[in-house]
Amino acid sequence: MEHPFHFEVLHVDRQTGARLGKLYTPHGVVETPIYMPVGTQATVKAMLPRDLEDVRAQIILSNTYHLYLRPGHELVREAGGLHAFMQWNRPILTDSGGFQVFSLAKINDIREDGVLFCSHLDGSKHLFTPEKVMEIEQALGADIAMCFDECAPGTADHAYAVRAMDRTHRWAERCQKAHTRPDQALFGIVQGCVYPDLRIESAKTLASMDFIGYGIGGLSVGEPKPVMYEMLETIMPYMPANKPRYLMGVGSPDCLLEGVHRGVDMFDCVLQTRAARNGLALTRHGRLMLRNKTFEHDFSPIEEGCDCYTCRHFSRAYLRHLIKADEILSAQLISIHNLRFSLRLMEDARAAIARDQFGDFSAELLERNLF
RNA sequence: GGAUGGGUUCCCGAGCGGCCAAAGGGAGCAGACUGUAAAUCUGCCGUCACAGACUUCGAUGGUUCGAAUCCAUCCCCAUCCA
Repeated sequence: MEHPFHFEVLHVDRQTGARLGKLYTPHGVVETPIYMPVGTQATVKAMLPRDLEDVRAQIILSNTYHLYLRPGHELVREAGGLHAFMQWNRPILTDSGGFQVFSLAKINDIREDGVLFCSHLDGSKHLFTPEKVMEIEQALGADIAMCFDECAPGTADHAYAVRAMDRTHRWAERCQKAHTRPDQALFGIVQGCVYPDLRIESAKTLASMDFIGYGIGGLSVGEPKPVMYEMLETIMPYMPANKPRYLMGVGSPDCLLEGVHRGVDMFDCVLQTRAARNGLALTRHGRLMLRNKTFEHDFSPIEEGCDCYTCRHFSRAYLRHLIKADEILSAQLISIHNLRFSLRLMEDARAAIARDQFGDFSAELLERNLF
């Protein structure tokens, strides 16, 4: 039987390292480069599955840590898996919870075995080991599962970064061993903080383990953007060319372009939906604080020419009114726009790569420097 | 006509001799947001020539070194009694 996962690079932009590809999963094909909306708690906030289809989302993210604590992975399994539970029949990727465990939960102990932490919900103690996380992710049943990694803080010194990286590698091996679901792909995660030598070592080590795809973690955690770009450039020569590369937690429109430029295939970011809930719209002419007074009498759409439902029907003045009146519709409408904006940016990026003009495409947008 | 309680900066509402340009909300204005504890958080919010000065707490007059705070009169408002 043919392997349910297959990634093919269709074309590499002649101007840059941008790749056009296709990732085949049990729930459909994902055209890359792609931006993945984030639905941490089995819902992309303020978006119906119908809305996600409308903005042409191809794959969405969900979160192991959050779903394990609530409602519990066993319940999701009982529901028939994440796809059935949340009524999303296209690809899903679950983050392992590594990020949450290290950034949010009160950590009691990081040890070789795993991480002992306290739930942010009720303070109860839990142990995440690679094996436990694999059990959870397999119960959730996403198309792609991420390895349980140690996401070291951006301020970590070299010695700490080495320890975290080595542990992440050992955990990756254990994840691989514990992962048995054939209809689910497991991605390894490259770590190494902001240290080029570690990033290279991490990329090499994971590459040798032959994962179906690779996450690039521990970036966009406070370090300057140029550092992140440098890290990408550093590791790319060591990343398997025939495997998808996923830059975790990134990003803003400019970071998406910079990432694609350097050969990243997949991205996820909460900015689009979180910003939307706070009244911020993303456009190719910069960010729009729709709450601001300047839009009071502005009856034009968020972005002229945008094909999203919101831009086809509503004005900035109306959205400003909804925001000021605290109406939840503002969150829905702006989320629709921000997601469609980001997905369309990637659609256009793919088209530009196909024409071997991604460099020009990206440079022109970045020149505006308004993201 | 009588009794009582009130009138505070855009609104509500604390303050009841100095530490008060005046707590706290709200509204308003602006900013932040990158593997989502975020429909959240932060700042500003009397005026100006702005490390200082000036004008505010119904009105006017007074007491006091000093008043939004005490006294007098007046004007409004609310409730109750006639």
